[in-house]
Amino acid sequence: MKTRHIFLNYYRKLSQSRDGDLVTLDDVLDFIKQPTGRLAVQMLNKYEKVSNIPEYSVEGNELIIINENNEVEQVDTSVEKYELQGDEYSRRKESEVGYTCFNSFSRIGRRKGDMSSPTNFVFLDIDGIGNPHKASDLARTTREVVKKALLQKFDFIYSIWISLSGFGLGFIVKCDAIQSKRHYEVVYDELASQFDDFLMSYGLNTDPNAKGFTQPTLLPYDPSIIVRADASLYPAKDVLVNVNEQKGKEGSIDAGEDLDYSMPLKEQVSKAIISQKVTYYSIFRRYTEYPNDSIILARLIEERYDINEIDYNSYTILNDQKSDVYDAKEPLPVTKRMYFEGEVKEGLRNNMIGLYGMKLIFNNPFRSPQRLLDHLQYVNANHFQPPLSKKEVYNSFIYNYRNYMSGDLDFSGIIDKHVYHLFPRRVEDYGNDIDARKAKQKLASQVHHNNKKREKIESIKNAIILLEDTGGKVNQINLSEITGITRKTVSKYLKLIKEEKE
DNA sequence: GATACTAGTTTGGGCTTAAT
DNA sequence: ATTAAGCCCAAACTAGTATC
Repeated sequence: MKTRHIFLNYYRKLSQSRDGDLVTLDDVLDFIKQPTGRLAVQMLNKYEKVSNIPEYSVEGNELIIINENNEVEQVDTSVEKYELQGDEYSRRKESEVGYTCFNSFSRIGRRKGDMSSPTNFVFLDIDGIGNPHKASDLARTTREVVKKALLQKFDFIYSIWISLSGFGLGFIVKCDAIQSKRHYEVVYDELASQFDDFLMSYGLNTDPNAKGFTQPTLLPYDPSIIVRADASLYPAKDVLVNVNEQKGKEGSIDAGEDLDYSMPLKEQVSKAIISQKVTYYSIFRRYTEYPNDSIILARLIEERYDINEIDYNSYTILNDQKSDVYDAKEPLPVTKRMYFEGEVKEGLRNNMIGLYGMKLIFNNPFRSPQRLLDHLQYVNANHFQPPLSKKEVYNSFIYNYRNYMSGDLDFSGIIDKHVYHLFPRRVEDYGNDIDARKAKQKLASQVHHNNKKREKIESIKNAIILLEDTGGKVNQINLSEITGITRKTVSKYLKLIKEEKE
């Protein structure tokens, strides 16, 4: 599993696991001890790494670079037109957090609107430049220089930002005519070779791993992101002349059709920011003494922790694990899938305790390790016949926990994921019973929408608290604006919330 | 001015098959 | 093995109007 995938998973967990004792401020801060958290902190400028920096000097607006052939190159860096533009930028700036990019990766199945958005842009990535903000002046200047040089040379670059890894630049090329994955890949190759030729003089190159159409799942926080609303279109049509395309797909975009490149991106970004703000707010409003207004997770972590100080191997669990007497504690409210029934007999106990521990760790990143261990001990004491010693359970758990937190052990691939099937999956299991299939879809739809409903009610409740705390007026309009939910829906749920209170 | 109601339209998740 | 496209549904949305 790639780091960005883990990030997404954790990120979701953060917003999901907000019940009961799950998330405290300390838990959130513990978050950054984990690989995911380190990634987040990288986004917050806590890392330093410098590599592949060519020799260069700056004189006024002139940049002088000595490339690998020892040739001297001059670049004019006085480019006013790279100034930030547009309301999209201001929205991003306001958000102060990274946000997820709409994209098929984190989703299952088709989503209306997916088709037009990602295929209009090609996402590329340059790696190995150095630390985004806090690096040496050399790395920082080099990054800025590369950024400007790229913008100057390629007017079809739509946006540039500091990449997710933190050591490079990510950027978007605005294209025409791309209408399929195949198209995307062909255009990507062509663009990558152009960029690579250009980047060679800096000792840099594009990251071939970014070719996957599903890669740009996260756009990291970057206060200096550049969005060029007036970027030109890359004439992908020319590259695609001889590409055979799959035929007969209804709904695909005709090559050459005039597309609105800006709206889907803008709308999605705007939505994501709103929901994230509410989520972050509710976490801190509920679980910390931190006051109202928009406290940003990133900021808080930055203030409270220095990532470089953490020794991953010293992570200890303090409770006494030596006694074999189990002091009864409430088990965690685990999901059905994690719920333990029956007995585990000798021969399977050790495997089971290891696997179950891994699942616990993986699925509960925001619970304290102590709490997870308690639960594991509970399962051992109640379902293992005969129970393993507490010490054994502890050893197994702490080994996995430490190694996972330090990033040395990635067991995400071997544990099973949460996949629920409400009904038989295969269509032949239904035979000709169309009604049964319809019933299945109906129920799936209901389940889904009930979940959405819960989310929305939750977000309205949080918005109410926010308004109360900030002295704003609690009415449907304000609630609608904060949550991004329409007034109509706010109205509907407000009723339910009031009834619930009575 | 804020809220509620109505009817028609759009959206998005879960599931499938098709394509590569 | 992975991902796009197609279909189902109920919920969410839009816009217009009525009522408190």
